[in-house]
Amino acid sequence: MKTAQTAQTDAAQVRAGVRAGVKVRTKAKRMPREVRERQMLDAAVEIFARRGYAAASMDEIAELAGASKPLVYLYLNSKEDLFSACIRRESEALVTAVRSAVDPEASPDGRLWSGLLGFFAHTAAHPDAWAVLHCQARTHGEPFTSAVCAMRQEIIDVVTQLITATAREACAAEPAEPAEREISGLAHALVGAAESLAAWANTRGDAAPSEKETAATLMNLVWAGLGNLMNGRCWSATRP
Amino acid sequence: MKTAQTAQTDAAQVRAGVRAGVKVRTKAKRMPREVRERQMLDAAVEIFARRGYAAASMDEIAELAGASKPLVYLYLNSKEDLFSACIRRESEALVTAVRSAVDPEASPDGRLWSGLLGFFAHTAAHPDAWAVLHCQARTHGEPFTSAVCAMRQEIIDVVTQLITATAREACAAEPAEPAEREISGLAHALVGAAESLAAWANTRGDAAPSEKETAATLMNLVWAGLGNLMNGRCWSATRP
Amino acid sequence: MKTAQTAQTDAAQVRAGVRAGVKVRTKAKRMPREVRERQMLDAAVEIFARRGYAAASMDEIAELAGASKPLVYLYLNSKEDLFSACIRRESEALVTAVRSAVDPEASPDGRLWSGLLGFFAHTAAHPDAWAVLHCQARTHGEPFTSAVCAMRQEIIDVVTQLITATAREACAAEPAEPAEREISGLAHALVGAAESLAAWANTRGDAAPSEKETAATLMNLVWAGLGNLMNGRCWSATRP
Amino acid sequence: MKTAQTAQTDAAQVRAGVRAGVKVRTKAKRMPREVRERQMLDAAVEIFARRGYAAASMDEIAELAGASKPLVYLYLNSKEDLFSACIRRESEALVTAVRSAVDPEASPDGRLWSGLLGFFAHTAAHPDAWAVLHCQARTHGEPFTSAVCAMRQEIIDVVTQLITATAREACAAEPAEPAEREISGLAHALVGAAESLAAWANTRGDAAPSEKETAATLMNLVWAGLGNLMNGRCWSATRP
DNA sequence: TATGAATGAGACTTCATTCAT
DNA sequence: AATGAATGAAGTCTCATTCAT
Repeated sequence: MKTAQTAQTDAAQVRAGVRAGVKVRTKAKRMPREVRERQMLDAAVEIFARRGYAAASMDEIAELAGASKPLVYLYLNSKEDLFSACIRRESEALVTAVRSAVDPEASPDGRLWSGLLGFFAHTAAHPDAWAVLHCQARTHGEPFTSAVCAMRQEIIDVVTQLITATAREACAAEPAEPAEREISGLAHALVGAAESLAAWANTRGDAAPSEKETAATLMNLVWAGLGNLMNGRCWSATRP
Repeated sequence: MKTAQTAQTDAAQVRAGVRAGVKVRTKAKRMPREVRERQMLDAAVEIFARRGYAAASMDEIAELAGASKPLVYLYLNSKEDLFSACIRRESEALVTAVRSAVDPEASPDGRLWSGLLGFFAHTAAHPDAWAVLHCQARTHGEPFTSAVCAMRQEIIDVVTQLITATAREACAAEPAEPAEREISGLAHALVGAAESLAAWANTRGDAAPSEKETAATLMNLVWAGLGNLMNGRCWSATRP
Repeated sequence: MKTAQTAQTDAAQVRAGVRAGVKVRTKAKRMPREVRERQMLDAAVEIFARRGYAAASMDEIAELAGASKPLVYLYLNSKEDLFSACIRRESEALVTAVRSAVDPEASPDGRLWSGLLGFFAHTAAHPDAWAVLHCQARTHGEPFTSAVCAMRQEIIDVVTQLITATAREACAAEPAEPAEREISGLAHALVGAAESLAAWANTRGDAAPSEKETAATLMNLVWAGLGNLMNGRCWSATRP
Repeated sequence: MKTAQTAQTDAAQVRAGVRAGVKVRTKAKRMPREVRERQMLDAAVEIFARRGYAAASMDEIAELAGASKPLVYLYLNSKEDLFSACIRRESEALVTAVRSAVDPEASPDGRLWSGLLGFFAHTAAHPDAWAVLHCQARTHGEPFTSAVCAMRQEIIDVVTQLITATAREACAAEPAEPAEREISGLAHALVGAAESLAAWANTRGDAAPSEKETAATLMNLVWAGLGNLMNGRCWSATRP
């Protein structure tokens, strides 16, 4: 990643130079394909996030990547393929981030907490990537939707495990373990809430809450409910 | 809404006729501006939802509205203005629906419950409208962001009020009212959780939970947490 | 046809003006679709003939038609469709020309002669059309090849009838009528020879033979052979 | 030709290997220029025939030749030059084939017969080459027309000689030798008839006539006419 | 001898938008 | 109130061609 960052910086300098009209001789020509491709994906994620899939132009992406349009097509085939490649790369990065954030030594709620923290940290650190995954990829046709769904399912699986573990420990005495279906619903709700929160946090450029604050908000919202559920206590519409 | 529905139906008939090659004399020329405009907005919402703002074409919208393109421009000025008009109309409809769904006689959590039910009912009944408000409107640049933000905020406000009221009543004694920012976050989390749940419920064709069951799952998950929050009891990362 | 010719002339004047840099106000705007479409087809045939299908550019066609490119696409959809439309129009014109050139009152060879004359006259009068049908349309993929084949088959049918009639009359006494297969082969050979001759005549811009000369060449080549065949006299490879 | 065939086969193997994903070490680097060039021409002829000049891509040609694009340019300069080289090579091959097919001991019509057989055999054996010479080469602008005309002329010349010889001997007494122009026309007509016949024969999968039968049909059709022409006997439009 | 990296130019196509009736 | 005719601008994508190694 370091290399990519560096390269990106170079490209940015180059661009700035070009924009200013200075004929930069530093145009960083002839770099290995791997590096160029990374730059292109970086640029694409940024532009897709800023403009949306349809409004993003390959011209702009190429310029931001510091390469010519034909090169982008040579390496990435088409706008659709480029978008897919972005989704693939960013999905994997996100899933990896969440997985490796969970502290397996911690208590049940500690594990949930650390997972959430990882999720919010990653989305906060890569807001463009998150915008692409959350807002763009789901809106546009099949090749993309399914790619995102797969990633989402992976995350839901992780969360499901966390919740189940929590439940099992919370009431080890009398395991009023809820039906699998209910747990699945809870996981979906939790992930949806987290996604929405992450998007919300990202759009508050001025006073964005830290990832800890965001994670805490979510824990506060759901932790008690999860605990109750595991003990068989439910809210009922007719209760009051 | 009834009127809109009727108009929409008319338009559909017209379209069907046109597609079938039947030279419909019913192409309903010379209808009052008010009606035509409604048809146009109906069509626009549908197309914007289906294709996204950038990919939606004025041609398709005009055809779906059963009018000629110059007429669309005469009445609605530009694609941007058309989009704004869609957002305005649908935002108001949603806010109205939620407001009138809340039973003012009910207990605090009963009010939240009824408000959520109203929200889910409306968004489920008008998925295109919700798609435009939720997915499209927030993605696109300045002209819209501003046009939308006010309205989106209003929607969040309704939910926020429900939450706040719940809180205030729950601990009338010492109202440890959380910061507005936190409440806004909670509202977003709630909406995200609800959406995710709804989508999940829809994919379980065999044993899809009823709308009420889904809402109950959500209440179970968050109600206790909301109560705690209002009483100043928080989950803490360092607890265990 | 007269109208088309006139329109074409107008367009040519306009073009000349444009090319010369004179801002022609006569740009003949806003003419009925039918007329514009004809102009476009005229232009397309000319350009396709001059450059070949692949090398022809829609820009050039549009300019020659005196219209903007979007209009060409509005009326004719795509390069492929435009090409198909050219083929359809020119095929029909050619078949009609040949059919109506045959003098039904004439003697057998007179009928063949008049048909050939009609063919060569038409191809000489519309060299671009013939170039498109003969050279371009057959070289490029399916949609076109079959369209041309159908036309060719029609012409072959006409020729087959002519030959058959010739045969029947030539040896009414002892009808050594050749097998249907042989007649079919002869018709194909005759049509192929005519096509090749027409193309050859068209490319000799300087000293192109008249259609009568061309037709006579072909008659001279095949008439005696046809007569012999009808009387059962064959050339044999082993004869000498 | 044998060598070319071999080279072509090699290239095909290489390609197959590459396509199958097998990292062929046989990719035969560092082969003598002569061989490489032959492979390139083979590939070019194939692609030009399949796609047409304009639609053929240097990329595809290079890949099919098993070489890199810069190498193609190094050896053959440009697309135009490559095309010219193809034409040159294939023209010479065809002329040679026809020349050496003529049996100089045979009678006049026997020589025509053997020449035609040779021509048909070669064009049938090298359909791509013939397609390039016949369909592509004559359609495209100046650089080629000139490069081709000489060679095409040479081919026509061979046929012309056969016809002329036939004529001269047939009526050695009073050689009413027709104008050169007429002979050229006859040659074109012959070739056209032959092509059409060949195509027709190929489509009759069930009962396709043999190559000799086809040639005989053609001889039957034209031999008598040729004889007459050489003796000054013409068909006349006003005869009947 | 051979090639991976790179691009300027230009192709087809679509779109938001306007004019004249 | 309504529309058929028309277009400038911009988008995606491909291609022949060249550097630098």
